[in-house]
Amino acid sequence: MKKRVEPTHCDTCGAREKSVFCSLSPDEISDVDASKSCNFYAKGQVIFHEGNRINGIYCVSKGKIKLFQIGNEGKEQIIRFAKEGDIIGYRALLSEEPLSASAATLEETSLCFIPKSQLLKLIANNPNFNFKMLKLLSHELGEAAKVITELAQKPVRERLAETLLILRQTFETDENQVIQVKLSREEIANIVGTATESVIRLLSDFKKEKLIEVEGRSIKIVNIPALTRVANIFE
Amino acid sequence: MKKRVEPTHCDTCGAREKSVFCSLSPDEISDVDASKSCNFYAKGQVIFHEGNRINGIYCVSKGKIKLFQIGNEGKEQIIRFAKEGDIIGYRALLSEEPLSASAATLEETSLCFIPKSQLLKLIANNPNFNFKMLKLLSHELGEAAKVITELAQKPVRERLAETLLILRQTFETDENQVIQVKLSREEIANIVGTATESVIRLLSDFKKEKLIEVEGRSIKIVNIPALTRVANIFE
DNA sequence: CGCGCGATTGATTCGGCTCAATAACTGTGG
DNA sequence: CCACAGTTATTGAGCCGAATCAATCGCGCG
Repeated sequence: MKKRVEPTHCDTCGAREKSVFCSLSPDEISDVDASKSCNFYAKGQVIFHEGNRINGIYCVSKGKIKLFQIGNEGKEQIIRFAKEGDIIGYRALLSEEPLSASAATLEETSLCFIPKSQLLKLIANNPNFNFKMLKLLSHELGEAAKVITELAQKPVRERLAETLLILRQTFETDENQVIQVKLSREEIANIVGTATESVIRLLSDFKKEKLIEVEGRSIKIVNIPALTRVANIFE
Repeated sequence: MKKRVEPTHCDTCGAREKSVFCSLSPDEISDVDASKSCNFYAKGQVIFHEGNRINGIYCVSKGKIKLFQIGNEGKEQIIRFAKEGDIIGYRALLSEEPLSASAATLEETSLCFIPKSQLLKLIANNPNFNFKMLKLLSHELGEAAKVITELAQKPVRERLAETLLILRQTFETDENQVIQVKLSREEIANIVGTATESVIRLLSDFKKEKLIEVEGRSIKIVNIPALTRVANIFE
């Protein structure tokens, strides 16, 4: 399933410009290049498991990933997504704690593994990169706080509406306005924090209300302002 | 209400050894000392407001603080607490975003304000301090993820039980095992993400079940293992 | 062509919220 | 030091959002 591939070179990697690595010097780039290893993952493969230790980070060169925790009834909670240019595993690495979440691919994905020593070297020697990491972490922390408040206070209907808008923003749309990620109803439920059936019913409501169009796992938002109103977003 | 006080010197501040500043050099300490300003806050005062910009961080030299967001029905959601030795405001500062939460004192509190320039200097010049910040942020991020999963999946009874255990761990107990923080029923509800009445009913249940003892705002956990079981915690 | 998983729909249940009324408590000023 | 006003806590009743349970459907694939 997982197989080593011809390593994509960072300097030709289309994902780099969007990543925390965008401002590395040529020397640093080739240093990273030399230390990393790249692998291909099929759809649905687990990259790492919650609770384990990790000794580096993964950079997504192509593909999409979900990060999730398993609650004690065995139910999955999706915490965040990663796509081209994003890194995963840095939280556990930097906190020196076990992984707080598992990661699995949502489609065919290419990942580069960058060892801890390499990351620490960049942090220590490149203030700009270091600051990018601080910024990334603190941004994520702010996002997490927002999610906490919404989970605690908003009804499912509003949360689902917002989730759709966030998915659209995160993964963008193709020429037909279809959100570029394919999730099962259950996975959507596991983002929103609700039951699969509730997602199904509400999606069908949104459809009736002409807010979205759905075809299998393809979702298109046809009335963004109205859906935003349903989501009850002000900020 | 807020009045400038004789600045506590960092090198005699009892809170320092527990803080991210614990390993600064004497020179760095006196540098921080020179740049900071200290203030006293009465109980219930707001330190900063969600949405504003901040130009430094606050270090708690004495007292207790709640950080919270206001949801769009005007309901408060408590995101975290800060006590002696903790810093607040660093998330917004480092992400260069507006404050994601407001902060208010839970009791009489002394705070030192450390300007942004000073913090950035420490980050740039003291790798050890820098690493402490990275570690702090990534630890917080892990905690936030845990909260998300629990909010999404656990019933109120379990969340309240866990909240009590966390409060005990965070604020410790006095010689009578009473948790050292005084919160209103409403504030507890705003941590758990539930209605005030639900907290009242469940606290009274826990009392009947001999898990806790309650007297006004004083809470004592009398059976930690049993309450832990109620909280349904495994990890 | 049938198996099996994911999606859908309906019926029912229930946790937890809201609303309302009362009680206890806190601080304040006379 | 007490009475009053304004919170905060408590308790009860009723309702509703959303979960669960059950059955069926649809399809992708071997």
